Amino acid sequence: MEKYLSQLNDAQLAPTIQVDGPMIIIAGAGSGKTRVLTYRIAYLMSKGVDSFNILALTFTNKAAKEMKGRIADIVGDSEAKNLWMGTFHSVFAKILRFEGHHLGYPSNFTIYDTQDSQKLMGSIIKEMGLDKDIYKTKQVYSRISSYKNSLITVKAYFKNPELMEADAMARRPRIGEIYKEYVDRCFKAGAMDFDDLLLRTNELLTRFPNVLAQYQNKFRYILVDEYQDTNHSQYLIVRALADRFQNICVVGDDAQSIYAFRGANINNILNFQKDYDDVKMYRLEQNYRSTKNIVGAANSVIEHNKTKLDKIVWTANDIGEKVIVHRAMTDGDEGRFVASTIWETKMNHQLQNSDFAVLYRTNAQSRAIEDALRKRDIAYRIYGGLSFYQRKEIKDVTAYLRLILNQADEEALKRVINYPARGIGQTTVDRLIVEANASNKTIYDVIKTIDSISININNGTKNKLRDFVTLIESYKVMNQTANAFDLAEHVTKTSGLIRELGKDGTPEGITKLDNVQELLNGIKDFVEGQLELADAGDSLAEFLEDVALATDLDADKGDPDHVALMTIHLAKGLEFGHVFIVGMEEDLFPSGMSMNTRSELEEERRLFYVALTRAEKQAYLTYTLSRYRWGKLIDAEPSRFIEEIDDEFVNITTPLKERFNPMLDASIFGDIAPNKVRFAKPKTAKMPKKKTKSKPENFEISAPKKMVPVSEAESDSDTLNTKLEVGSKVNHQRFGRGEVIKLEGKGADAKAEIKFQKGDTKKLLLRFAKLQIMRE
DNA sequence: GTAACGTCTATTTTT
DNA sequence: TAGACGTTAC
Repeated sequence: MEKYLSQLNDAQLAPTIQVDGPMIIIAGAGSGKTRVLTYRIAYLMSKGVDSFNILALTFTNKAAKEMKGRIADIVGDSEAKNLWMGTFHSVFAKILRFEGHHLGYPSNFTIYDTQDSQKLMGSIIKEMGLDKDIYKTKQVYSRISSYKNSLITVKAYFKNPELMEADAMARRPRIGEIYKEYVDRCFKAGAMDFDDLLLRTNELLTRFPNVLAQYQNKFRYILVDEYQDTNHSQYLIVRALADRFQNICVVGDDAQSIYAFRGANINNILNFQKDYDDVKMYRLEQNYRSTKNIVGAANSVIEHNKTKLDKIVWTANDIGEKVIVHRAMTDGDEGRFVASTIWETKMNHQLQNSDFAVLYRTNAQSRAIEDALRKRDIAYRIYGGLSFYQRKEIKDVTAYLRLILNQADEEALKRVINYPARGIGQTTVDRLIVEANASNKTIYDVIKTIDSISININNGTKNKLRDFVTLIESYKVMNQTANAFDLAEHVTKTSGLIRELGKDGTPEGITKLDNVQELLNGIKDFVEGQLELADAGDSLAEFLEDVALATDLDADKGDPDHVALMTIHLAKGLEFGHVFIVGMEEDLFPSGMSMNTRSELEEERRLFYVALTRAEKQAYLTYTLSRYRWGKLIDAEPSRFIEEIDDEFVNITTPLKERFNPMLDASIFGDIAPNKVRFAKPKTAKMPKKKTKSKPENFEISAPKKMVPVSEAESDSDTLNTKLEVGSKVNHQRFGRGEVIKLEGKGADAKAEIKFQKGDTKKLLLRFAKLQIMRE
């Protein structure tokens, strides 16, 4: 242990070796908090604390896994295994499996993911005959989710006139009824959604003091990572559990609180000292990750926030390169800049793809980056987005498995009852639901007893329903003896699912088939992994729980040497040598939906802070003058956040003249010179002139001139000084070859209607369309 | 009941 | 632009 403690600086050592009492560690970005947390847990154990008595809560599965691995390296595998370490959701799901019966839940309850929850809400809204344009599923979902995270139950809701009034004012007076029906239906389905895992835990600990006492006694030492991102529900759970021994250690950074939209309450960390007596506060302020320039830039940004704890992050690292700000014409250009810069930097400095990351505000931005990287043959991987387990074909398989374990699972049943098609249509399902609601039975039970009730379903369909039940029952029998892998394989084959996917010969169809195979492999791995565990329980149930709470971040497969593409949210906690933050534009970052209030804007700013502090050596900020959004090209202006960085830390480069691809000559633009057209629109953010001259000798990486993407440089020569007229044959980057059939507009508004060989005719704004004129 | 087609609309972040 | 959803024809 001494060996490990000697690796810590004084600030890190103090919290590591404080064994008892409440404590808060404010950990700046890159200050080694994971090390403190892992060493502290190891230290506790070395001081005689039983590993069974330690609970460590993290924000992601990945963080938990990593931490557990690092602790295992110190104290050994067998001891580390006894630790309770995981996300709030996974830890309390586990506890609810044991204790849920107090609340009337079966131990095999299903976990509804967001998709399931929203589908159920959608059908409730429909069943109630409400206008789906007023009661938008997503909005209703987030409203109800936020109630749950604030511990406002259905009962509490109806006791609170203010809430009801607020919903009525928002033209949605019946939210309460939807809420009630949704909760009832989940309960009847033996299902908990994500929020229930926390809400029901709270209910359990409040209503059953002996259960609370039992877990208080068990978890004598509690550690919470990323405390700034806990919501009210999580806060109460932690408080309840820590109440008896008060050995609670929370770690976080208020400057990195970026989940308020999901109910995270930054006050949890700001007010921690008021919650317990004698709180010891520690600060980790030395950054080991980034250069002075990056730390300085990040600090100067976060200075603009009013709500924050005092903290001075500093670093002893090299000064490094300044943050480079690059302007691109369009999102396509932006992508090419990223790709060519990665390519050149790799060459010049012998780096790997994995030294680079591209971070963006919204998932939709990944496409342009992907295209550019693909053109340059740079391996990349997209993190997040639609996770593997949320894909349709995967959810279809897991829905069968869920139904085998829990026939009450309404969403699983609705998913598979007619997939693959077996002649049980929507009308029949609707009638079954009506009957189920009326007789307070599950849909599955209604089908099972279809002969003994009067229901408007014809005999042919009744037979099909009987067959379906027989199928599921046969799977249930198999599940009693077979392992999860054999069962899953059997299900995919005999349900017709594989056959259905096989029919489709398209590349997408083949991918789907591959995905199902990958899922089966995953189950196999899981089952084999479990065989090694002495106390392995029901492998199918445990696999499904993993799946329900899994994210793509967890499995890192494929070629490890890839450029990482992800949202900034996902990047929290990660680090990369060179980081591109793209789409630094008003309305995009900060998001147009999050700049109405100070607190929203401050959260966006913290998000930018998180993004910047991911970089170790070099950060690039890019913005465009126009970008495709909603399928349209729209004007953009630089993000205010760029200006907020102190001048001394940034280098604002302006793209070289050649990059502006004049495309077409003055005849199209009227008498305005092409370059002027580009700059015609005044930009509100003023970029100090002095910074525009770049200082090549200061660049470790290549000067901008070298960054002109090859493809563009080539196309320029073809398009320069060429007149475009009706009948001209042109080539468009994305649409391919075509012929101009009409010209209209002048100057910046000049448009051309082009009939493309692929068949469609499009009207393009010449200012932006990258047209190449073909010489006959 | 099914499948193909057409229309509409949303794009903020996710355990 | 693309996915979700509804409508229409079989």
